[in-house]
Amino acid sequence: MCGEWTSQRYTAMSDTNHPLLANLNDAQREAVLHTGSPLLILAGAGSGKTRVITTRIAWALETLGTRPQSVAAVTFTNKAAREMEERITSMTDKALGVTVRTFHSFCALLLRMYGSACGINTSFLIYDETDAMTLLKNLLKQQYAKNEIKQLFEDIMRAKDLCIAPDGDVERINRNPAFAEIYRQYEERLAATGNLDFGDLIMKTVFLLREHSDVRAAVQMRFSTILVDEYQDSNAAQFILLKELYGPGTSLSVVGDDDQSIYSFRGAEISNILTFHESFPNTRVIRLEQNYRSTGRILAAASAVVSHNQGRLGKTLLSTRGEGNKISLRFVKDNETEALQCAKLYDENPDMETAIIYRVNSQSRSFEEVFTRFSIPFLLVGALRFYERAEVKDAIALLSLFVNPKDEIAFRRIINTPVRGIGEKTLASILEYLPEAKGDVLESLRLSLDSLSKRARSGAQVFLALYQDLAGQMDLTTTSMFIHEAMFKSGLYDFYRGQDKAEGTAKYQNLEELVSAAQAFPGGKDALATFLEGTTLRAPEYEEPAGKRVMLITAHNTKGLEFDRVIITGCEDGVFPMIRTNMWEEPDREAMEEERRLFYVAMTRAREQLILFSARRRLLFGRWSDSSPSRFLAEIPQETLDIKDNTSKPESMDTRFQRGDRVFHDDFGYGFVVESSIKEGNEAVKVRLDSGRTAVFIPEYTSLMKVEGE
DNA sequence: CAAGATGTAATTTTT
DNA sequence: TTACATCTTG
Repeated sequence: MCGEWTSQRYTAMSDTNHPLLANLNDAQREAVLHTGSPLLILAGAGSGKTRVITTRIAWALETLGTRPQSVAAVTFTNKAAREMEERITSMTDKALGVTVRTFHSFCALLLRMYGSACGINTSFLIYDETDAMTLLKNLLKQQYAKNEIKQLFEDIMRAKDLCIAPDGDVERINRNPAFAEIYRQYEERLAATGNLDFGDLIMKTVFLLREHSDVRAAVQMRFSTILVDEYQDSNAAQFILLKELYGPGTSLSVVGDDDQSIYSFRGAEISNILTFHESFPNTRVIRLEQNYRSTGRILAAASAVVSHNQGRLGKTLLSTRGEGNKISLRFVKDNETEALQCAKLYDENPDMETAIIYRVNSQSRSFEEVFTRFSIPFLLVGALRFYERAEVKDAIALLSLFVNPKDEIAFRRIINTPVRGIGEKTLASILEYLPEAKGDVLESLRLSLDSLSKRARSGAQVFLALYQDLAGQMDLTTTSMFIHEAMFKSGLYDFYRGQDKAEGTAKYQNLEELVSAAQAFPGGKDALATFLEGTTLRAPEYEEPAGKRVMLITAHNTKGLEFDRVIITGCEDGVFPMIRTNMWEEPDREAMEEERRLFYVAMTRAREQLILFSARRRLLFGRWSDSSPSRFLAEIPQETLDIKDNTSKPESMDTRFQRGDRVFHDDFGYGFVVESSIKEGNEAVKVRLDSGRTAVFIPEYTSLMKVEGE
């Protein structure tokens, strides 16, 4: 499968002494210098792919006379975009004006520039998945059950990933004849709000370029140098987009690694990279197989695992770094022990840069708990995203109405938060005036006033007054001040401050954080719109782990990152690989291969040390469930492993609790330990509670905690 | 209409 | 276990 793509001989090069080319290996240099035809860089993990792509841009700007305005570098994640921009800027002072964006935000840019040609309201806001789902729910909740709606929603999203409009080949996705109609209605409703969903950003851009040759020509002229990072994660729509962007004078280069394709659930198609050379004739393929990141053992283990996949080009990564230590594989009895051992690893070597990687966000909990208990500094990456928190979404909904008064979803969300006596019934009767109000929700509210009950009417009037008041201020102040005023006058500040202490404060602080997030924005409607686009399309930046914070992160989120020490947790079948619980479905080879690639990504993040944890049982939904070791563990060559099994030997004599210990139990409160012994492999602690009662606890199953010096 | 009570479903992964 | 949805009561 890989024979046709053997590395081509590298021919005479221009000035290899140029500082930009210094320290590049032959293949990297070749990739930087290639011109004239599409370029596919197949870059293995840790092979310096970002370095190559950024150097390529810097080289073009410095020596080929490429104008920065003509360069578009497209990535998949904000993190990657941010990093790329930084690196280009540090390489050349000619970088000002280069466009570095995610696919989605690049398309948003194009649609705002040229969208009016195809009737798109160019001051659209972007609905995230929740908003879009709400829209569909409102449309279907009478006729469909919740999980049916969910399925239909996924199908609509998938249609957009495939760039299929309602009048297109929708049978490919859902053969139910009702589907096309539902999809059409959804699009109609969405269009009525004047907003776009994630999928639209790509799909509508494709349609724009496809149907308006003048726009296409202008865009091709404008962005004549296009680079795509993480190309293996592109979906069908993004591939079609590239084809549309690719004109006679376009310099197109893409970088990717088929072994690191981990987004097929979002429509990513590995075939995009596997067949790139067929789609873009005369493609030059360059392979980067020299790994500069990981030790030999880590690389050998990761390569061995991923070699079990069938659908891949195949490559050999060469280590430049010597063997290194063996990979440590530790079996532990449960997820809490796993977390405790991670804490211990930290204590042994607190200065080593460390990431704790897990498959699903919910796994982070035990680490958060244990690390907090032991005062270990950690950074939790992307668990519940800032802009998806309820209070922040409320705030954003309110603000959205000032940019787009047709935003029905935002209106529904904020009209009765804080409570204004407008419930579901009232809301429905207000929205009946929507057609008459030409979609403007505030106008519709105004028109409905006379028909409302007294209580609802006064609430509505308060809201209208608030809106007018704030709208009058919009151009007079900065975005940040405007948001502050809006939070204050709408009562959102008080509403969230008033809630029960701890959580209320956190929510209030999040609102304040939103205010400071807008700091750099001047003021007025356009600035607010730009700020709001950022809230859906851009994750807020977290400070880099200043110093020695352990990073808690999902495997997906680690893409493009590297750490001295990597700890992969939950190496159990069902967890990693994650296996869908549908017993009746046949085991899905492709899904399993994607899990394996994800595991490969996680493994190859490690520079020095790789540690794998596999727990015998794990607390899921508040129930203990037994698990068996991940099948991927068996694919790692034995000679690279150092296995510690702490589960078979009884943790015998050393009981955690001793007579006289002060303890606390979640349900029963404080008490003193009377005695502690091992019974049937578990520690049994007899406690005399302060209430006077005596009870025996198995700390294994209950939350008995030692309380220090009281 | 709001607040409290009760019931139930849920865990992939991200723009 | 928790979060969220739906039902019940004031």
